[in-house]
Amino acid sequence: MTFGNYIRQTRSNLCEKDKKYSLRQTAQRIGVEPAYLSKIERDEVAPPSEATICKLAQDLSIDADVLLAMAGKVSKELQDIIKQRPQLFAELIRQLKNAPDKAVLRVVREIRDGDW
Amino acid sequence: MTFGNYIRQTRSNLCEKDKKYSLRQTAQRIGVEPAYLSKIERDEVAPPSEATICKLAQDLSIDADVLLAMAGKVSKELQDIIKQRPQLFAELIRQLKNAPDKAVLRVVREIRDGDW
DNA sequence: TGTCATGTGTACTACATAGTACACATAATA
DNA sequence: TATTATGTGTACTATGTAGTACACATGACA
Repeated sequence: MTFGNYIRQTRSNLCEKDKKYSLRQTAQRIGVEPAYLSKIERDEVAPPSEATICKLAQDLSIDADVLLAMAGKVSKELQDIIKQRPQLFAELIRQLKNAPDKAVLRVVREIRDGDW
Repeated sequence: MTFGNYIRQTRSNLCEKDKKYSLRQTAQRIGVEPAYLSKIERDEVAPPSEATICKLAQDLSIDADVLLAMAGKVSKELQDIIKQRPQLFAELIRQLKNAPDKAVLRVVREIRDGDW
């Protein structure tokens, strides 16, 4: 599933229940030209900027991290956290590269619930 | 310490022992014009591309992740790993944002040594 | 003392990013 | 049926990125 396809599908599903999710009205809310959103949804152009993706995610109730990933991006926010301690996070992420989801999830929980 | 300052300092230290670390020769090895490297070292321009930073890191024996961080970047490689599982990694990184180094290190070791 | 290497100033450039502006055909609706 | 809203085609643009090309002054050194 491409970025554009996913947006179009999500938006037009919402549009069936509520006309405010028409392409034009959605474009207006997120602050871009309708023609541009149209091109985005048909993958005629590359995905938009991080800021625009986040507005889109919020408007369509999509997880911003996931939508950014579909666009081939990682949020500046996460990048900033990594840059604070590049060696540590780089090693951690590489270690977890091939770990199963279960393992990563276990680490997340440990940290959340643990006595750090 | 800025990116440029750090490069200049590292390079000129090396240059004292070995003239092959002159600005011109270094520039040639990493594949850029001397004038450009000069501007980089004096922070007259923004840090170069990821590819050029990595060549610099290798040539000057600097940790690439650290050098990239000084340039305000996170490697595409790490970003790609995150994009594979955006929700999981986003949560993990945010959880660890305010954790002390010791805690992150403990997690790294646990994963490295553990039975994942 | 002539040559060679060094670092730097100035001017220019190719390509990518992230869009806008406007016209147009079609579909819905009052 | 006149109006309004909708999605899209075409053309254009501003800004940023990542450099190159060449000339020039200075210092080393053989």
